[in-house]
Amino acid sequence: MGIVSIKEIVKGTYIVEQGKTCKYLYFIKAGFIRGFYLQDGKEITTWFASENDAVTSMYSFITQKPSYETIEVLEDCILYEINYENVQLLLKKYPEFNLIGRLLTEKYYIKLEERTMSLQFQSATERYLKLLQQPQLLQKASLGMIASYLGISQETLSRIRKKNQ
Amino acid sequence: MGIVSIKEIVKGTYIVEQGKTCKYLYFIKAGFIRGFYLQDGKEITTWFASENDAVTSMYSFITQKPSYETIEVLEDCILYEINYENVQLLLKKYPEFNLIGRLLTEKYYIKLEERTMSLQFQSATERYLKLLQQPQLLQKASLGMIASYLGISQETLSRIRKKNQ
DNA sequence: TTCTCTTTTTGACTTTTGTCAAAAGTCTTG
DNA sequence: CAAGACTTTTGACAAAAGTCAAAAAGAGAA
Repeated sequence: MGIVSIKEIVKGTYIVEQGKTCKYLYFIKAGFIRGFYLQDGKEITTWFASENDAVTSMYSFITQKPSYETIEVLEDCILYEINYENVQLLLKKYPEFNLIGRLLTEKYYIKLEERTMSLQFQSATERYLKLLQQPQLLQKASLGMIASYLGISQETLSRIRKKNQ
Repeated sequence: MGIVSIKEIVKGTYIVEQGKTCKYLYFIKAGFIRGFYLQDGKEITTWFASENDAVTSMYSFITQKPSYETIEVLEDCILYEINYENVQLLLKKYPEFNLIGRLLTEKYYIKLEERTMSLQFQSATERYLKLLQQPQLLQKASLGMIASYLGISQETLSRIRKKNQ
């Protein structure tokens, strides 16, 4: 049927671009994705996502205004895709769907809150050590991406990494 | 009727306490409130809220697990209060209520995202200058609260403030 | 393998922010 | 008004992280 479509997306593709409005909500069946912003010409990664995660530019999708983040496929993906209009139709026709929307947003919120606290409370080293618990991320993302995700420079991350073996 | 009640709460009251499960969702009719965590014995403020804001310990209210934040009334408040069970009843009986839940969570999310980006991208000075755009906050919260909200020490904030008049 | 091109590491130095302790300023209340 | 309790500011120094530039290491392509 026509509401959800399946897409295979190759590494390097931007599925959402800064300045354009994000029209889709995705679910990752397989692959690896990141979101980033441009700040003074530098890419600042703000999240990573993999199998079974829902992905969109939350702000842009919710408000249907231009996105300030870009979403890039870092590893070939199989994605389920549903567009904004269809989501709205579903929500209108079946109000219970708001439950899913709410739970999804709540999940996103809690994930973001964790990261915010980590940025506010912890030193770069502490943030790095915490990240070590997700080794697949360390393999799939470059040092520069991880450094910006942690809110530090690449050089600092390199030094922290050396210090901790 | 019994679902929403109105409460007057005096300055200094904790309406949610760390370690206890948050049973209520509030709407601020008047007053000023903050949320904070304890980190190594220090209070780290993570948000402020005022008139027309919805307030709860998102994580604790959503999951009905113990809160890791405390919510303190900083200025006498008039609050609308609704408890968790009634929210759930409403959601069950009227699925459209999930819409409100979803919109509320989305609003919370976007607010948090703004703050997270600010912590990740900007220097302490930039964060302070941005905060100047909310002068009522500067009057109602102490320097220590604001400093922890910005993710810097009180001394650093004092020095930044001096530099910028 | 060898030659690029990109990513990561290292060095030297600077800037930002933190920490601790003391001084100065404010506010409240007897 | 004065005493005490906070809050804010200041000084001196330390630690954390950034910047710039160059070297080293790794990854692909011919």
